[in-house]
Amino acid sequence: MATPSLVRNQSEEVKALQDTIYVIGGKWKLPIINSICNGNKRFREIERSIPGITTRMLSRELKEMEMNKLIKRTVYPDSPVLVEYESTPYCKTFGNIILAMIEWGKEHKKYIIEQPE
Amino acid sequence: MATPSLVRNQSEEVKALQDTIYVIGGKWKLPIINSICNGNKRFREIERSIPGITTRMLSRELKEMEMNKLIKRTVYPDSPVLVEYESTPYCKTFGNIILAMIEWGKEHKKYIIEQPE
DNA sequence: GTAGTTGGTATACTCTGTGATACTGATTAC
DNA sequence: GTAATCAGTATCACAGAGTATACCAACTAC
Repeated sequence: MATPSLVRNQSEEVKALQDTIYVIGGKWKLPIINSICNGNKRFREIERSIPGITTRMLSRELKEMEMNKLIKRTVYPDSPVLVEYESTPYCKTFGNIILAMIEWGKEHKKYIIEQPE
Repeated sequence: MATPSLVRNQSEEVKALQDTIYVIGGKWKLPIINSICNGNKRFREIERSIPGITTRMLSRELKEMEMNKLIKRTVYPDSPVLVEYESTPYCKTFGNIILAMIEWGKEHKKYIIEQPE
């Protein structure tokens, strides 16, 4: 018998952790959030603001992020159809995580560089 | 001219963020940290504690995490060579991030499920 | 002897994420 | 007419992440 009482529900925690990573992971999610929070709303506008991203990737990521309710997509079906993206209040709920990760990333860089060994 | 003053050094922040994601990203890093923090020290021990992982993946991830100073690998060259892994104090510096991410992941699950729309 | 454990490596494979490029239909501008 | 912009989609290709399986050398147990 493994000692189940010591293990807590770690597997559940790891899952939650992996969910979070999945939601903001990959190469483009963060730059996209960044761009939208910077005021860019239109597809091409966002695209132009992120050097190196392709329409394909942007399209896919936006869809996924919409499914995860991180952004809202609004279509104005007027004469020339207009599409706007905005970050949701929900997107801002992990603002603290993002800040913490930024800090950690910066410290990590220092840490790795300063200890060549 | 784009409005540079509004942009802060977002690109730097995004990079730091991506560094962090890189360090703990992928399928196995978190489960491994979890396992080691749970008291597992030996290679096969860790391997057995993480269902589905292969020796190859575990080996690779451990190496990478050692390079990133998240874990320490100690070899005791006695009669049967003994190898032990432990998490470093440094590894614990993102304990808060991990906790925040666990919380966020749990909330996110609820949020997505509760709003079928 | 055989079988098992330890800490891995080697080889071959699949599968996913990402990239490159072209294209569409609607609209506007010239 | 041509060209450009909008919001994407389609198709192909490739590298890297991950999987499967076998194997190694040293040691222990029987």
